[in-house]
Amino acid sequence: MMNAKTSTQALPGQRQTKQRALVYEVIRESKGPLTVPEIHVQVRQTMPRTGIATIYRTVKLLHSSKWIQAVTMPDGETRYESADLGHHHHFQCKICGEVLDIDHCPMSLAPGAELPGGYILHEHEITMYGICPRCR
Amino acid sequence: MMNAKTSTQALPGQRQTKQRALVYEVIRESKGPLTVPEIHVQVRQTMPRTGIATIYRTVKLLHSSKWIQAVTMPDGETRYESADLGHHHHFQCKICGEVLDIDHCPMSLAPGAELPGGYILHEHEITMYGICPRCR
DNA sequence: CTCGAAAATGGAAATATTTTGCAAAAAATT
DNA sequence: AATTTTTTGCAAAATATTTCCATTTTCGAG
Repeated sequence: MMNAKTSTQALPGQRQTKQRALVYEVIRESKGPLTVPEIHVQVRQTMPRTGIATIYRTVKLLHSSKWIQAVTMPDGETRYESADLGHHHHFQCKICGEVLDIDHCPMSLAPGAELPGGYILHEHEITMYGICPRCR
Repeated sequence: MMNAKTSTQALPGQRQTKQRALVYEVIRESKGPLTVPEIHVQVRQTMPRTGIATIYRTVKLLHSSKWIQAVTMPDGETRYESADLGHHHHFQCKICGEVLDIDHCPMSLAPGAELPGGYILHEHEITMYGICPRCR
């Protein structure tokens, strides 16, 4: 199944480059949101001369063009993931630090619910912490 | 009404200093969570020679001693607020941007639960977004 | 297909933020 | 008040991100 943003489509910006296509591909194929250094490591496995500045520039471009979205972790770390994912949450392993997507939503309140004090709920984000199978 | 962490009580760490007492007082008396530079500005109004390193060190000490807690804003900014609250979550108004504590926990999974993939849940943090009564 | 203009890249330098080293000052102990 | 130990202020170092610029790459015109 193809949608409007497969890697064969034009990337945002003036020129289509191998670095931009690869940055977007790495983010798309990740099991969870990635930091800029993590993207850099993966991109260099294919294009070893890629500089960190290119990752920063490309991530900013993809983000401002809505191809990817930023996820700020509660510890302040910024991670990026594809913008066309469905509703999901994040789990971070307290030992290895890896972050991955959790499709199951453990939220007991529905959108539109009224919280004590008269607050109307629209969206929510949940970050879970624990131990991944590899670290057990 | 006095609780265990009024400014007359001992502060965490080895020595009780004027700088530490003042940092904690500034955070306690703020109407909202503060950044390190904001705390620095306020502390220097009383103790002008206070260095930014002392604010970073003191905030880290107060935080690791659980006297204050960190709140990461959606843009990645880290702010600190007094921490004499129990388990709670955060609600941010999408119109005015105000962030406030929500005592009700809408989490349907208990600590120790196993998520699909073999991940063991320990803690969680929930940020809710919606509209506050004032903005309706 | 080749050329040339414009944009992107890599690497380094510049910025910005947070942490650390250390001599002097302050706090607790005697 | 003297001694010991911790903390502070300042500067330097470590980190993280952005900008600069010469070279390389993209891509459209011919």
